[in-house]
Amino acid sequence: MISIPTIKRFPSYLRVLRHYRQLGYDWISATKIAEELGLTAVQVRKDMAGTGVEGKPKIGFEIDPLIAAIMHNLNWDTQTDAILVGAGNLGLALARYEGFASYGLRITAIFDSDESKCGKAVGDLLIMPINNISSYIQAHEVRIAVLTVPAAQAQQVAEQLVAYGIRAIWNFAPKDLKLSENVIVQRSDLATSFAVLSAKCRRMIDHGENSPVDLL
Amino acid sequence: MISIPTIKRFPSYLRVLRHYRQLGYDWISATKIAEELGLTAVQVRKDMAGTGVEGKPKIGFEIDPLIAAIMHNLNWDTQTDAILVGAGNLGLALARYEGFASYGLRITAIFDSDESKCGKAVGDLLIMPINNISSYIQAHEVRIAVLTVPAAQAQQVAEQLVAYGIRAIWNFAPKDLKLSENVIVQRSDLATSFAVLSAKCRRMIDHGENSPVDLL
DNA sequence: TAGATTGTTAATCGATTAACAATC
DNA sequence: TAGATTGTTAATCGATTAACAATC
Repeated sequence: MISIPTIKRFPSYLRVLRHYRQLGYDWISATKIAEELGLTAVQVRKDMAGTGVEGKPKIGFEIDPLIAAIMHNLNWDTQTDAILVGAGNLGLALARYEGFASYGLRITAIFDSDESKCGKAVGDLLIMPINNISSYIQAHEVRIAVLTVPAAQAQQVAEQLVAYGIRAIWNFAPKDLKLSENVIVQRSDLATSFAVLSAKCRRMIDHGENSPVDLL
Repeated sequence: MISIPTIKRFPSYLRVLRHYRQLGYDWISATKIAEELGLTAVQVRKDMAGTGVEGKPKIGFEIDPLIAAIMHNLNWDTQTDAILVGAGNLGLALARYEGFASYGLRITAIFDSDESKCGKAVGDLLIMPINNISSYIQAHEVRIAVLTVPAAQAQQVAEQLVAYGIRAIWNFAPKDLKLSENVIVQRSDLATSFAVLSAKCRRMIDHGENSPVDLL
C-alpha cells in the first residue's frame, strides 16, 4: 500500500510529468524529477515503484504510462461527484475553481443556509437551500461533501451530512470535526499551513536555517 | 526546537483551549484535549512540553498561559504584514477572510496584473497594478507574500517578489516553486489535500480501513 | 566499454507510543 | 490513602537516506 507521504508527492509528480510532456519529452529520469521538485532521486524512484511502472536504466521512465499510473492510484481517472456546503467567500471561490476537473472531482450542487443567497447562480449551478440537502444526497447518491461553512456550524452540519449518507468530508472550516470512525475527514486548514510558515520564518530569523519543502 | 508535526497541531490546540475557556474552564487536562482532537494524551503532553508551560498532576494545564505560550511560539502575538498577489477567485476570498487577524497576519495590499481589476475595492483595500509592487515592497518593507496567481505565472511572479525583497511566500498556486534556499515557501495545495482524501476513500473501499486525522 | 541510471537492501533518522516513576 | 494526572526515559514504528549491485 502506498504511504500518505508518497500520495502527497503524487500531484507534484503529475505537474512535472505533464510539463515535460508538453515540452515534447516522452521519457524522464527520476534524477530530473527530483531536481525539479527539490527531492532526492532515490525518493522519487521509491515513490515510482509504488505505482507499478518500471523505469529503464540509463533512460528513465516513460512519461505517459507514469501519468496514467499515478492518476489511477489517486482514483483521479474516474469522475467523482461532490456537493459543496457553505456559499461564503471560500465556498464560492472553490465552486468557481476549474482545476477540480483534473482531479476527477465535480461539484454538482451548492448549498447554503442563508435563504437570500439561494437561487443565485455560481457558474452553471444554483445555490440551493440547505433544507434540500437530504433529498439531494439521497437522490444523487453523493458520498463526498466539501465543507465551507463557518467554524461555529461545521460540527453540526457535518453530523447532518453524515446522517444523510455522506461518507467523506473535505473540511475547509477551521474546526476539528469529531465524527464516526468510518467517515473520512480531510482537512484543508489555513491556520495549520500558516502556522508552519510562521514557524519557518521564526527559525530563519533565529538560526538562519531553512528546511526543504514540507508538503503541506 | 519544536518539530513541524507539533507546530501543525498547535492551531487545533488553540481552538480547543479557546473553546473550553469560553465554556468557563480555567484548566484543562491533556487527556481532555487528546479526546477532543482524536490524539493520544502522551502526544499532547509532549507537545505542551515544547511550549514551556508546566501542568499540575491531577489537574492539568492552566488554559490562558497555554494559549499565550502557543501564540508566542507561532509568533502569532505580534502582527505581521503581508501582500497578496493575484486577485482571482481564491485571492479575493483570502483577502476578504477575516480570520487572518487571529494569526497575527494582516494583508496590507492586493496586486493583480489585470488592469481592469485595478482600482476595485476589496474590503478596505484597493487592487493595485502589479507594476507598483516593487516600490510598495520597498516602501513598506513587507517580507511575506500570499501568492494566488495562476500556476502558469507563479514561478515568474515569485522570482520577481524575491528580487524585490520578499523572503517568505505562502503559495496557493498549484505549482512547485524553485527559489533560492534562503526564501521560505509554504504550500497550501488543494491538489495535495484532495489526493490524500482520494487515497483514504480508496483505502476505505478496498480494505474498509480508516486512518486517524492527518494534519494536512 | 564507460557511465548514467534503475531498483533493492540495510542503515539512519525522527516521531509516536509504551512504560513507569513522581506528584498532588 | 487512592487515583488521576504529569513528565521522562526507553521501545517501537515508519519514512528517508545511503550503499551497492544490476542494467542498458
